[in-house]
Amino acid sequence: MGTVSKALSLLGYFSQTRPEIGLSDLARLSGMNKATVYRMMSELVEQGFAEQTFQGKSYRLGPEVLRLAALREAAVPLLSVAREMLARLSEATGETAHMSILQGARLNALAHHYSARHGTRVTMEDAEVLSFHGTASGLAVLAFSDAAFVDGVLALPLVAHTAQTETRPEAIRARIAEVRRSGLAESVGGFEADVHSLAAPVFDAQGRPLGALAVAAPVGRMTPDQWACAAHDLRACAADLTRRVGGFAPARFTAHIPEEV
Amino acid sequence: MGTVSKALSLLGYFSQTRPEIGLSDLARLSGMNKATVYRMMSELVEQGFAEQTFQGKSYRLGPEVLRLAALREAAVPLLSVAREMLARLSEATGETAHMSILQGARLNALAHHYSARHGTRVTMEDAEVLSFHGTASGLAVLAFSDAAFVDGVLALPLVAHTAQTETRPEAIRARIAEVRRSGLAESVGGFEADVHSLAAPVFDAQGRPLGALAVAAPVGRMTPDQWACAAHDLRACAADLTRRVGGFAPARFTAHIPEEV
DNA sequence: AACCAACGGTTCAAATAATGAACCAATTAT
DNA sequence: ATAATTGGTTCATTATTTGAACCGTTGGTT
Repeated sequence: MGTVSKALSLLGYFSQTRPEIGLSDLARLSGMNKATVYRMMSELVEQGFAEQTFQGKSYRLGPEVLRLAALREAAVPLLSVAREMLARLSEATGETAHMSILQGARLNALAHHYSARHGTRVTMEDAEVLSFHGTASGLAVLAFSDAAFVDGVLALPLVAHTAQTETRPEAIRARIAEVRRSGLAESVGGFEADVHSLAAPVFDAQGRPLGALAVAAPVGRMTPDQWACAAHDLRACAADLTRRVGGFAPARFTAHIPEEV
Repeated sequence: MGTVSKALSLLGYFSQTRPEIGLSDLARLSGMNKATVYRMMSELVEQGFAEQTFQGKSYRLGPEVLRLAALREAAVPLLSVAREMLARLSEATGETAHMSILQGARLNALAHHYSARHGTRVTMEDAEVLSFHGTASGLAVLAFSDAAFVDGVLALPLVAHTAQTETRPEAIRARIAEVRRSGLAESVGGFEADVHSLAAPVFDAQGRPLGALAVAAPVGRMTPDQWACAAHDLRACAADLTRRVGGFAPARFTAHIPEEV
């Protein structure tokens, strides 16, 4: 791994639960030498990718990432298109809608939208890492990923997030096969207890899964009628989003797309 | 300059007008060797900071910047950055500093900071609604808003907060034009009697005014010297704040920004 | 008050990774 | 056909990164 990769990988240790990290912690987390981390962070600070909270205190992400994100948006307006779609989807279903994207081997929550229809709702955090086996979004992505990737994911230890989480690789493969048939993934309490989720994959310009669009409702509220309605809206929105980010669905998926949005 | 800085500086060549850049172009732009640029871009692609549009074609910014931007937003919300800046600005000027943000068609005071230098000072209330025509902040925002918005504001009845408040639409348009030239808005007793205010606009990621940063002093204390000092600090702080919330000043404004903070 | 551990930051010889001219193969323009 | 340009690769030379040990401070314990 080159120096640049090492430096950039340091930024990966920041998260919602850990927005600020001190030098020593960062050195421990990354397993790199303190002096090395110091120099790398100094360069990242210099370039605006990180900044220090108060003289000599811990590091956090810098303002430059905002500028780049705005530029990325301008070039590839995924986020803005996704937000629009999420608003539409959550208004249509009356439930929380969210979108996640595949980055390397991780599935990250990117954006979400709540509906005002009900007093209770499923809440989300952006930039949260979603598990492949425990979430509807994860299963939707796996179902249209290549076999090597699926093998890689299932070879890792599978965490049981709740009592309902399916952790047996073969059972997960069976569910993935079903997702491939239906074009829709489902998870009942697999990641958070009492949450019933439906998800559909979104594809990139190469026809590979880019991420997933999902609807999450409290278990009691997902009646058969509601299920059918959410499934339809989700399919339509996911297809539209794929189109609007310049992607296309692979042949084996195309059959599931409703004609009109 | 270290390798990491060099690699990150490559990302700086992407812009709205140039969202995609080929390898050779990037080498020319940066003045670095093609092989060097290639290796650096490969690492950036590997880390998700860049991606290639189509097999072997030009580079553009990658999806990882979106994730980092979401985290930065969560870790450092506008309010906390604004507070930091207000503290700096009021220490530097010895007067009250405040920040307001545009929410829909209203300009709301968001936060303020007093200086301990003088016994008397201008006092502020957060969440107070500021008038566009009567305050320096309002004029600063109007000056860089689109024409339709300005027309809308000036079509409404314009309240005379004090005897000094300018309420004639055409006179206000003239003042706005002046603000556009100077990059700085001024109000003497237009909202509160005996208050002399200076304000500078803060911009969002789309280059639209997000709100304004302002300094407010008792009229007698704003001598020409103090005025010049406050104007300089204000410009510098507003530019820095724009940067730190991920915004950028539109072209017609850029000339006013001081080089150093 | 003395102590200790942990912090961010710094140093410098040794080790490693970055560098760039030349070179491919494939397009694209002439 | 030909010439120029594209993205990508190679490898000996070189310059940068590396990390153990070392500061000066800070904050908590004894």
